[in-house]
Amino acid sequence: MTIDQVAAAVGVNRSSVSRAFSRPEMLSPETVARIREAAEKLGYTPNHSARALSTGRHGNLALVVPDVANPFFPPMIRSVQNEADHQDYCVFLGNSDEDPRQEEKLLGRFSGQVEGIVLASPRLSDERIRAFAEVKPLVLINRDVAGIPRVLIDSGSGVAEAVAYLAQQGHRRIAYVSGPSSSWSNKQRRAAVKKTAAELDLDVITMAAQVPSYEAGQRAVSFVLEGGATAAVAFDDLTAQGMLAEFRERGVRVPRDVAVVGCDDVVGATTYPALTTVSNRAGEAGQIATRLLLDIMTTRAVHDVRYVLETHLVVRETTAPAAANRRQG
Amino acid sequence: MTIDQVAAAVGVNRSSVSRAFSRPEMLSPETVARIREAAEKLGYTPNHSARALSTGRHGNLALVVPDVANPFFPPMIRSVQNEADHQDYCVFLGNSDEDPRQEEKLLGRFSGQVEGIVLASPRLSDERIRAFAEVKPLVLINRDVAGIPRVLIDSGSGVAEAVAYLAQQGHRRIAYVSGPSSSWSNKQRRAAVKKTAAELDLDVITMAAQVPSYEAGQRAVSFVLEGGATAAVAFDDLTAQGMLAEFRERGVRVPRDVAVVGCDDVVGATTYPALTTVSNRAGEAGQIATRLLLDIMTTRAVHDVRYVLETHLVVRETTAPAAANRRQG
DNA sequence: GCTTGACATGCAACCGGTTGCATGAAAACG
DNA sequence: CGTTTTCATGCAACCGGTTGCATGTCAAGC
Repeated sequence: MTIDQVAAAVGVNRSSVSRAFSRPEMLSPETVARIREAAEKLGYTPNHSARALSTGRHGNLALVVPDVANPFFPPMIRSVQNEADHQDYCVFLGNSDEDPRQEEKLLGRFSGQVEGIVLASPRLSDERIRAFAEVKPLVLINRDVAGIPRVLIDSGSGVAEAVAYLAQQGHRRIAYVSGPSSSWSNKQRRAAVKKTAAELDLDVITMAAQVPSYEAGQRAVSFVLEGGATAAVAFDDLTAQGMLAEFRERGVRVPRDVAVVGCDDVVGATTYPALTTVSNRAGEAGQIATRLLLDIMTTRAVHDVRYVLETHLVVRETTAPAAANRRQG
Repeated sequence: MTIDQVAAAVGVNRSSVSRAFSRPEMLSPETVARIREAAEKLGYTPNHSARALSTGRHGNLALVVPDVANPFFPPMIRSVQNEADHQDYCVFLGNSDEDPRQEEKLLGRFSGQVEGIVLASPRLSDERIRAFAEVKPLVLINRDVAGIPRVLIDSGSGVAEAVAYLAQQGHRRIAYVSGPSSSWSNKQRRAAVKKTAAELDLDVITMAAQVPSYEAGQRAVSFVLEGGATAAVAFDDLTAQGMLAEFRERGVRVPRDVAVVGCDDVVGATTYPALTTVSNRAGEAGQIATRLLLDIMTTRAVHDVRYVLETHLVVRETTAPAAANRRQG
């Protein structure tokens, strides 16, 4: 069902049918009604490709993430979708599998049929990112490239709060259980732990970098106990969850014997005890990035935005005063 | 950079440039090389819309799910993407928010620019689904509509195993905490509970349908306790997790006082106590559905496929013999 | 040596919309 | 009542590819 068939049915020119949908104010209300009615009856839908071809507008966005299945991203995906939906945009989702080449491939495939791109935690080099940003409006999440609009989640601020909170509760020696050494977030978090601890005159022991997982958390427990720490800050919630399980396994009570803090707040209050952690704000980041993108797309003006989302400590039940520990000794 | 500019640069007709990419065997190898070289140098990329307009092929698929953030779906999304990627397709992702109208809207938006659709756990009516399936190749996941290719995760088999296991452990009265009434999975699970219970001569109480969530699980606890059930089967893991928390809150011990079984195995062994649940196979379902779709798209033949993936009970620590309950009475 | 065929390339229509400009009729103006 | 303005609609070019058919060339076949 094409525009010409509708035009023929109504007895008007194709341009009138086109305008009945895209510029109804140009036509008499009566004609608009007649055309729309006929279109409705005939089941006419404007052809997306034809429209995109002549207008250059596709009505699509692309979102590329390293790993859909990582619980950090789904809330972000959701809010990007939601925001795009409000403006009638469709969203392509790409999963780069943490691989820069796959990321490049996806961006190439998408760029021909989208107005803008949200690129989350990219693995690509700065140069390549810049190259894509020159061709299409592009907003970064969790990557700091000067000149390209970016939304950064500063987990350091929340981790610093966590350390300060632990200090205030009387903990003098805390452990940081690292994530992957190549991770920007890990660097950020570890630095925040060390800096805050130094300021507050606390001892810090740091466990070697590892791929974050439930099992990694379990393995970290020995390190914490043997290191004599009374509190542990884990790279992420999954690691913290593994630690919780292993502490329980060994009869070490949390938070009475040892305090545990996670990071990213992806498990909510669903652990037992409910995990004290650092908020993630991934959903907000997605929302802000998308709004930024839509704004750039409409105004065509690229401002050098660097939007930083601070994170905060979310106190639940895996932290308690260190004083309690002394009872056991 | 258009095809004409490349043609002019090389001194050939636009059709030769077109063929250099889509039908190189029609041209002399030398011409193909010359054209490709020039195109490369000029940075020419075929215009996606123009190609789609004249060929009717977009190279896109759509995947619509009720809730991206529901941990059941990310593995499925991931495998659909992966499978699509192998055949150079881009994937639109839609989030229906469990709302049939939103689902309809998304399908309408997508259908103009995709070759096929994977529709997971749709909330739409059979008629609407059929209507869309008539227009575009469409494969369903977790919805059983005759005549439309579908991949079904038979959680019924696993749930039946669960009920049999509970019966074997001495439970005589069990509760089923429902999911959304429009959900095919919910119907299936509830039916499996009722059927197996009837066969084994158990009592069943069923809690009214609801949107599955942690909070819904918390609210379900009163129903279970007041209903006098000694075991509960929840619609999904998230609901079960909420129940676990609320039971703990009320001083009801799991599994000693009451047994809890989840469904979908999305939280693994990370709850406390580790949740007994039913395996999900969502990733496999996504992969199979996408292969089926791609197959239909290429062969243009719609076979009435009904692919069933059986599930199984995964016993962990939230189930125990009912005999333990008597001690408290 | 002339015909036939194979093969490489060009021509032009087509996909289905959008849009600047032209046209014609009715309304407003003097 | 004639002229100008306004407004609704039509015309035709254009977006950038694809593709059936026509054309021209050169080699093989008789």
